Amino acid sequence: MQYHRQRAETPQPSPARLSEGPYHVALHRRRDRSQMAGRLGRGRPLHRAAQRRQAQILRARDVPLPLGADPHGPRAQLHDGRRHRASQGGDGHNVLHPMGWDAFGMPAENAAMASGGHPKEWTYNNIADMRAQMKPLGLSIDWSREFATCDPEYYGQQQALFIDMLEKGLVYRKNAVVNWDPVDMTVLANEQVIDGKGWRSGADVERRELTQWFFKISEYSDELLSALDGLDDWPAKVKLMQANWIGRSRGLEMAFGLTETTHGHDRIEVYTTRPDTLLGASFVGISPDHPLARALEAEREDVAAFCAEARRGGTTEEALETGEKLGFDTGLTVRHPFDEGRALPVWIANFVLMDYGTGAIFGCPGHDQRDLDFARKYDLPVISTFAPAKDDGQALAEDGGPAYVPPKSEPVIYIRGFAGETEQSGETAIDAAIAFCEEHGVGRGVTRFRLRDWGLSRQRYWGTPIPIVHCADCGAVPEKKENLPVRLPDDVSFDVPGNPLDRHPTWRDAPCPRCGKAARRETDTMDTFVDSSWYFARFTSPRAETPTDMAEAEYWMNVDQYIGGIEHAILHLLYSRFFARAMHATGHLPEKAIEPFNALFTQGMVTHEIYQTRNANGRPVYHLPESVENGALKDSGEKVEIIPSAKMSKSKKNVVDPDAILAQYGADTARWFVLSDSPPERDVEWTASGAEAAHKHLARVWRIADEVAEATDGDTDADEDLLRQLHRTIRDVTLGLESFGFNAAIAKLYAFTSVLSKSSASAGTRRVAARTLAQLMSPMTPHLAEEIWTRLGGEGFVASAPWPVAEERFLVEDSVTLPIQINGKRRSEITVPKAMPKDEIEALVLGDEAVSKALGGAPRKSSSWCRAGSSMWSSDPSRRRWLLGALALGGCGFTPAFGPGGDAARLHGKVRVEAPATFLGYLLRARLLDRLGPAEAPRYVLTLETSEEVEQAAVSAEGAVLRYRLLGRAEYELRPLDDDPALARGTVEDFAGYSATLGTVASEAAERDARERLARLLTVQITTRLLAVPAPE
RNA sequence: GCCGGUGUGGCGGAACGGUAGACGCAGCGGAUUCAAAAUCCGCCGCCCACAAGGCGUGGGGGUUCGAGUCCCCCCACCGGCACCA
Repeated sequence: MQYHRQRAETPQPSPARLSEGPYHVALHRRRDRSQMAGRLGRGRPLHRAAQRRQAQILRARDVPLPLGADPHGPRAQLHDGRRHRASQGGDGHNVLHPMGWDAFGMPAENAAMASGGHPKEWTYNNIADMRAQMKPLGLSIDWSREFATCDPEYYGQQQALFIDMLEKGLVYRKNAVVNWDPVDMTVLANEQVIDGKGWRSGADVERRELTQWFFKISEYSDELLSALDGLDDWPAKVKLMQANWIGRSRGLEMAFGLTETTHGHDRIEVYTTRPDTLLGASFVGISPDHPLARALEAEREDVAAFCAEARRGGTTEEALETGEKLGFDTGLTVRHPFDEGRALPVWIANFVLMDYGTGAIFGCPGHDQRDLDFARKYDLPVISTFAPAKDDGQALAEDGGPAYVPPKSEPVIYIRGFAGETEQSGETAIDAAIAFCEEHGVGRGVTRFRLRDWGLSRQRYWGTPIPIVHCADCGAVPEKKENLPVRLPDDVSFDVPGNPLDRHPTWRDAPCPRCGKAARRETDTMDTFVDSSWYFARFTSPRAETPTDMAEAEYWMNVDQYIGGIEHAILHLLYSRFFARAMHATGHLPEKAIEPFNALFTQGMVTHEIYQTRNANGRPVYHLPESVENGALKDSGEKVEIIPSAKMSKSKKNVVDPDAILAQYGADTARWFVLSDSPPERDVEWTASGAEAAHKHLARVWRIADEVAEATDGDTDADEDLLRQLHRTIRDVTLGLESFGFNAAIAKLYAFTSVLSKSSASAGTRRVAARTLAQLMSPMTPHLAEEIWTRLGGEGFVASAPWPVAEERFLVEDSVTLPIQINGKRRSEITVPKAMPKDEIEALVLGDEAVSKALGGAPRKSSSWCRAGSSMWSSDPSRRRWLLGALALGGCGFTPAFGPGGDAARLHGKVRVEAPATFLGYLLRARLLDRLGPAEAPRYVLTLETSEEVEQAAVSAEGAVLRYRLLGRAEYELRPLDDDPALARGTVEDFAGYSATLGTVASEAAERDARERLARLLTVQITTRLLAVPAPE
């Protein structure tokens, strides 16, 4: 190891200690954000403050899959340790840092199918490997709580949970569609469907219905949505994604009556979020799995043929949205509720899914692009119900244009409205339409959620068996708890497709738990998301005989800091939030834990560039990084193609092997590099040169520390300077670590290392500095920090020493550097004593050569300068301050006409503004008041009249982007309050441009933006003119 | 297609709305060395260069005294889209 060679030059502790280290700390400390400020501000150590023993679990998600199955594992490890220490560092708290393995799932089955082994063996082998790789990383994990989700002790408790949830009514059965491979006769996961075909058989995948188990997560839709508000330490983007996913909407539930009763159906139920477009309905679409379609299918061959065709393809939303839209006219018709004469055809459509809503929709081609495409394809009528409030020259859908889908807040003109005003926004129209429909007995307004219930059944072996026995007499009966766990049989094979549990000779046989008669076990297993939805709770009492021990859960929950990839933003995190609530409802978690994760951080991944060659058939062959050198294969010398890094995957051989990293560089270097190179929420590209640089730097730090340890003299005059830099570094690094800004914090450490190496300060001061440096590095490089700490006489472990505190007296500056900006560009800078009066500074600035050059002899307006000065000088003295040159230039910049001391001070605060109640009028008034100040004692009144129009200015070459011009005009009149003759009156005009794309909905916002700009332009004109008015007195 | 995000030198990336490119890598120059490794010092956005200057944060517009940062439109890429986890 290179580490050894370099360090051998000076007497040092043994290399083994450096890489493995005695470092393990069970008791972590914590400081919280609120105390940060106090510590920095008053130089008071905060550790005393945290006396209360506070329970917390760190390290939660990314119970990594066995290595090879989940490429995120290594990164998660490298990250977590440092992160926890980084966010702790304080003192006095118990920290639980457990480790577990999310071990069920398809990768194990796939490996078994590929290699003929058994998933269990494969999984436990990988766990052993990964554990071995992880232990040297210095992560201070509590291994006594380790478990894998495929341990019967774990999944047995999960089965108990399932039974409790069933009894609480949170589990039920219903039909749902799955991807069906008709050749392999097996259910496929979405990822096994490639371009609509099965991954093994290549056969066209079909959608097929099966009876499956569901968790009633939708019962918590409202709760899961509204509780997002309380998650202050979650990223806003994750909360937004969850909110959109839950998707609360208000709409109308109604039925179209069939003109003739068919197969017992006299109506078709639909739900719509746009009941205001009801008169634009031109057809009714039902799912191929709709009961009516099913009934028709049974007796009509043409229907059956179409339904078979329509069921082709995957079940994902993406496949449905982007796939070809197919329809079949059943010949049936329904009556329009508000137009008895009109009969709408009933079509079976492949994009209507039975799982969503009622499995039926009404099509409104005028205002939905998908419906429009469908209508044009099958020559169905297109009826528009509303048109833009302002004619933009764009044809309506019924005249051959695109579907018109404005934002719901935009006012439009209803040409086929039936409730509310002619001109109104979609929002108000929807409310009016719902009210109207309810009044006339057509349906009712309901609030719905997009969130669907969670189908947990999987027709696979390697998962938690669903603890249900199907009895001919008693139906589906939960297994008795004393019979748990329902164990997976070991004697299974994967040589044929399908679920091994299904074809196991004896496993299915079980007595009915209720009546004792011979019955059959459920052969579906649980979604592995179930496993990962409650393991954090299990960590609080991993060996308990019940899912959790309430006292332990009460003690440890909640998870303070949860770390996971952004790819878990919706499903995993939402399911966990649901499970926490379900576990509370079933008595397995305290109420405080229904939001289990107090703070969430989304991290990136470690990536590596991919090395690829091509074989004789031109198919890519991938190579491991260690077999490549200088852009060519080490053994054959063949050139490799380098593909920029992508998500690590075993198949592309760009996986970074933690073993290799550790062997070559050691844990400290690996962690230092991963943290220093990019912000933690982003992916890290693993590069050998980057790791090398990290390694060199750590060696340098050691060298410096060693020199410092030996040093006996130095210049005490330089102490002050070094201490300044040190305390500045303490402040910056501490703040950086607090806010997950690791890479920036590490940059500061680099800088300080350089300062220290050049410092001529006294030996004692340098020792303190080096020791503190080590301490600041300790979250990233625990081993090295511990070595240096000990060598430089630190007491105990660096990990248990109080975190350093930046002392205010070393942070204050005597002088300050002021960049000088003229017209927004930096032209020069001066450094002045902090206490220098502004007049002197001004003189200095004006005397500056670069400044006078930039000013080019332009006359300076003293009033402007004054304003600039006063506004700047009142700001926080410790902050960098600016001289604003722009205001000083005659002819450019703006004149602060109505500011205090300005020419028009006579009007300031004395003008009442009266504007019409138009949007533009409102904006103008607000702008004018901004400039004139609120009229506390009005002496004048400014009356405005406004008008505006939109003009189409240009069309882009492709005709896709339209450019508009918003023309505005304002008439103003200023008169004294008690006097008739006007002091000033006139008209100002201007315009503001904006562009919008055809068929998109963004035009409203663009126009609003333009109107604001217009108001500003008009305001400037008006104020300029008012300025010219001679003083009335 | 829908939802969310990202876009800054050759590269990874810094920048409370205030000196764009901190820090690192690569590159270039120098010191040390018989030489090399290691180490140390310096330079390092682009254009024009003697300098002065000009241009620059995916593209187009806007707000602002001042925009990488805020607003609008567009483009590209990444994540998610309910059976990968």
